[in-house]
Amino acid sequence: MRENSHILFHSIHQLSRQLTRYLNEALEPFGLYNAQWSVLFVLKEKGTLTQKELCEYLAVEAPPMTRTIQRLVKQGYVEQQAGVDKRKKHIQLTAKAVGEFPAWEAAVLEANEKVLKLLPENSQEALQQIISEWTLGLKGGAVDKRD
Amino acid sequence: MRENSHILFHSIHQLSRQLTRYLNEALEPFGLYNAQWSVLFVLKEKGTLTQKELCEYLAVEAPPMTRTIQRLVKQGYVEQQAGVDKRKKHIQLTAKAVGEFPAWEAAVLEANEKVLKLLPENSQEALQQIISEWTLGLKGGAVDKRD
DNA sequence: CCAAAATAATTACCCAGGTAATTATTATTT
DNA sequence: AAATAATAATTACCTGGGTAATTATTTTGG
Repeated sequence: MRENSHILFHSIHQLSRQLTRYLNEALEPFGLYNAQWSVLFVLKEKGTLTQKELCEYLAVEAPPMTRTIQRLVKQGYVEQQAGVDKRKKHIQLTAKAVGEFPAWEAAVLEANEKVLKLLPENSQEALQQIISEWTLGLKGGAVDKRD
Repeated sequence: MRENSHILFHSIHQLSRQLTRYLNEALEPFGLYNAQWSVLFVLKEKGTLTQKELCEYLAVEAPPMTRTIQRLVKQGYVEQQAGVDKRKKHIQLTAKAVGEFPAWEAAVLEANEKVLKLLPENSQEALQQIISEWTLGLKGGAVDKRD
């Protein structure tokens, strides 16, 4: 009965791709990408985190996180320190990254503003709320895979 | 002033990934993937299309579309016919694909239903409308890259 | 009519995310 | 204490999307 679900899901997918594109454009001058920015942003807020914690926070699997972190290490924006538990690697921003962070953030916020201008403020709030609730339900495992 | 834009955009990205994962799960028994399904679905509705038209309809660049179509050809679900204009390739479903389509669609709809259950009906409509308007604005090129 | 511009599709090469299998280390169990 | 199980991260390999450059064909302009 709900054939329009195709359309809704496809719309969400396209919107997500388009937003990613804008973000990458904004980050391009700094040699950064979408996935790297999300890690830098979390580290700025949370301080030191293990890779596992980063994965959980960003809801990304371990392998792509390893790759993203390795790129950030190569660029000198992130440091890895072995913990007492030698399996864990603690990740934190370098001084260089802390120094450049404000410029990155300004560029990202400016790009976000431009895109958000096309969306009335009350729509933004509604959208955020609907998506948060939905994602919460999905994460909570309310979708039964059997049956 | 809108620091929460980070959160909104990230939420959309995660939601999109999660929905893609559910769709891929539903298609897995048929050896199909997300991107393939979107092409099959459009072809079922529209009949024969050129690759260019498929790209425009799905808002995907040409190279990934080439790849997706080549996989569908290999699986015997799609045929390519050179047109009068030899640059263009006309794509259509094979009889095999038409035959199996109902099973695919049933599986996808069932999966969609499960996910949509977590979202009240009025939220679905609101979501669809907000996203459609927004995407339209983005596509319309209202985002100025200069300045 | 022929050279130049435009177009459709492809190739090559990026980034991003996923699963399965592997490795090194730590925790548990017996 | 030694064997087994669990955990964090990595490696290998897949799909999916993007840009830049290339190829083949068709249109356009001089």
